[in-house]
Amino acid sequence: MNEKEFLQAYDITKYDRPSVTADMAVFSIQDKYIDDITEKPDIRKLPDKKLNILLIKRAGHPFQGKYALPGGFCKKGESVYETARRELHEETGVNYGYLNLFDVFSDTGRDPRGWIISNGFLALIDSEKYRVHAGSDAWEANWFEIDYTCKYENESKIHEIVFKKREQEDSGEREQLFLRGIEQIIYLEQGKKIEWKVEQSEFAFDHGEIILKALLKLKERVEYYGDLVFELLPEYFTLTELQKTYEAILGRKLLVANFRRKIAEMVSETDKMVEGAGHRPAQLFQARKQGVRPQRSN
Amino acid sequence: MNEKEFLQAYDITKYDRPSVTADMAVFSIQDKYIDDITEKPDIRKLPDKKLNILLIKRAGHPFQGKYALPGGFCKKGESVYETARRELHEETGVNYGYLNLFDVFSDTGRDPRGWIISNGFLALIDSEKYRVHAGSDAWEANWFEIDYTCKYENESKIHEIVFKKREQEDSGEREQLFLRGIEQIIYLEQGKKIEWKVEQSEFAFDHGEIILKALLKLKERVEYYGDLVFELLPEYFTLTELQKTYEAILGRKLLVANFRRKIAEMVSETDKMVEGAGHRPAQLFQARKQGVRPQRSN
DNA sequence: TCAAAAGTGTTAGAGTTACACCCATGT
DNA sequence: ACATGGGTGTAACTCTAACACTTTTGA
Repeated sequence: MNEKEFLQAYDITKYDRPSVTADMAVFSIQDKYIDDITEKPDIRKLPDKKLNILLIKRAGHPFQGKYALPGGFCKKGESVYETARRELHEETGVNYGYLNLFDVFSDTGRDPRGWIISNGFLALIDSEKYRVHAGSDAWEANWFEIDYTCKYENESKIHEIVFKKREQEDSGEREQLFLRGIEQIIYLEQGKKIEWKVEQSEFAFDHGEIILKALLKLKERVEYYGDLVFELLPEYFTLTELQKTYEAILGRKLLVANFRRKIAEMVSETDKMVEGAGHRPAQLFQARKQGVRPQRSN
Repeated sequence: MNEKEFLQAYDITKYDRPSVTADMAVFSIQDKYIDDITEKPDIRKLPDKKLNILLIKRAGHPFQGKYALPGGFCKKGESVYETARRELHEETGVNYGYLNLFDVFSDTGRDPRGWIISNGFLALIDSEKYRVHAGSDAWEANWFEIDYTCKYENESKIHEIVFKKREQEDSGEREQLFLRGIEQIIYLEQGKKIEWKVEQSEFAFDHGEIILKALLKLKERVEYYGDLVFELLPEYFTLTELQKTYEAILGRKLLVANFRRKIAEMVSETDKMVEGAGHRPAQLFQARKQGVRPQRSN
């Protein structure tokens, strides 16, 4: 039997196969939402920035009414990356920008419909380019502002996230979701492993876990690839906007002088200026295009 | 229709589904193989270490006789991680140690048998624990010594790997495989993307590409998580062995004094010593067990 | 005796952190 | 005038690369 005959006789449908999806954690940076109406809107102060994630409220079964990540099933003839790109375009109107796999979720029982493996993607978009999904009424998409904290308790790491919905229609309380993850290193007889427990009752499927892993991966990648944040900003930006974007993701304040020295070689100045702010106008910058660089030697 | 009724009516088999595999890049560290028989084996000199990868020669179709990564199909009722763990055990006899997903390969046409998605895993084992697979005659497993080089040519990064087979039975030439990958950043109208071209005629499927990505991921992770190399070493090791392991992966020499200061807090000394070497005996160390640590603050 | 590995100390320079300071603009 | 962001200089401190040097063992 030669290879051609083998392939003709090969029947892939004889074996059990899973369904495969691409689910996307779509992040954007937006000005901090002002809760307190009584707060005076100081024209001089620049707003801080906040990390946001796009979540959909499920209209159909299963997990009707629960929040989930946008995503969908892989079709024959496309790679999982192409599935993610297609779904991102369908659901946000954006068909470019950073989109990258970060993990695969395949625990048995993670989807009540059956054997379904989810490919988790990290997507970064400039929120100004985002177009609200208009077509299907299968679901409703919303941006949620992220507050992330992390603390250490006897050898464990506890991650907590509060999601606050933006653009509340009625003037009532803002809708909020909570998520908590506990990370622990377990030493086995041979080697070690990291154990996760995620409390995520307000999310569909295991999407709470996927969201937490996505957020941690985002932080890790931003620290490693400094130029990733440009994907969250428009083409032209001020250095302060860039800094506030970093601060929103890393969760801590940075010193202006040091920050500027550090990112100096990653941006190029333009002759454009911001006008009409209540203070000295800032110069606009662009991400600097550069080729593949040698690895930092240590 | 409630959720229960929905799930009862739901027929997952109505949709096209792919087959899913877990393929593993199994790395180990071994003493450098001595090609030249005439070379005098200096009892006093410690051998350098080399990174090795486990490859199998395919006995059946498709790609009969070509080299491939060990791996297999996911079965219903197991996660892709469990598949990888099971396959690793079946093919190496090792059922612990570092095993982690690094990427997913799903390009259309990557497998002539049909729609097959491969989950690429990185596995690190102590080669002394490795047991040659005895059972099935479906394939033949071999360690290949890795020589990796990387150069820059007009805005592209060119990766080249030579694989040299260990334990050649006859006394002829050592069997060798070659692999070359070209990485380039393409600037699109909106954003940018990284383009890969991989020349890998000697490997089955797209396994050449998977091997290259695995090797680069290994280097990245070793630089990021300094304690990963312990997975490649036995429980007790000398600091020189540890250093030579780093050097084999990073591809450059390190200075002894600086290296020891750097890794000092990651190891704990034991009262064991190495005996019988042709020089001053070295103290044996262990990986230090420690909890989840705070992120380095910058 | 001596080659080779084991192991430690010291110095110069690079990089980082923190803070002080001046500039430009709109209210 | 002054609050606010824009923007720069510099000292103190930490980290790292490089090299010199001593110690210990087996051949």
